[in-house]
Amino acid sequence: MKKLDRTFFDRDTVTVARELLGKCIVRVQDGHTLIGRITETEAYVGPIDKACHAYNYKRTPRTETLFAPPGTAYIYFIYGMYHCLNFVTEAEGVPCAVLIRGLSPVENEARMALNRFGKLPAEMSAYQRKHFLDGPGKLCRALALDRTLNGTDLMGDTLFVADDGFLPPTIQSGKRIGIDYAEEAVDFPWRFFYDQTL
DNA sequence: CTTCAGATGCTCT
DNA sequence: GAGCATCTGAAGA
Repeated sequence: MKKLDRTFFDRDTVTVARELLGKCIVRVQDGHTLIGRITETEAYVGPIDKACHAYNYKRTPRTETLFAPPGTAYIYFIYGMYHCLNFVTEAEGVPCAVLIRGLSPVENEARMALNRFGKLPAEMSAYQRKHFLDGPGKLCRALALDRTLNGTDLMGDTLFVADDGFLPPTIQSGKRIGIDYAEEAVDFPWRFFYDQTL
């Protein structure tokens, strides 16, 4: 397990989104290490992308984190009850990020299940197991991520990304989800994923 | 498998 | 006040 350094994030956002597939998110919660492998991402490119919160360098209290150095966690609150996890990319001051949309459990699935359902994995329904971490709000619950961790430096030890040598199968791409308001940007093929059953 | 409504509160205009 | 980078459970096909 090798922690990704800042230079990994200090690159073209779409490239980073693609290359994050298969990498591991490591989250240390109260001394417990939770690990999930990234299965789905989306790129958000502030300078040109109407789907991005910081489109055209729009600076507000919420988007402030997007202007932070690459390798910073951008975690925001949405729909009154969920959180979304992103990693800031590109040079400091260029507001871009990669949204993490899906994971598969690697380590400490038990604690993730407790965080999400208050139950152990063995007590989960078949439906819950099949859709365990396949959404941005779901994985934040499982990893106990909320706004208090917004702005966390991924070079630290509470939340970071690591490479364990896993190579994902064929990578697919498509339109991003839930951004119907974004005019021409709705069609940008900036969602990346791979089939976990392969 | 599909659609559908409801939850719930922050953020920006 | 309107909208939101979502999820869940219920109901129907």
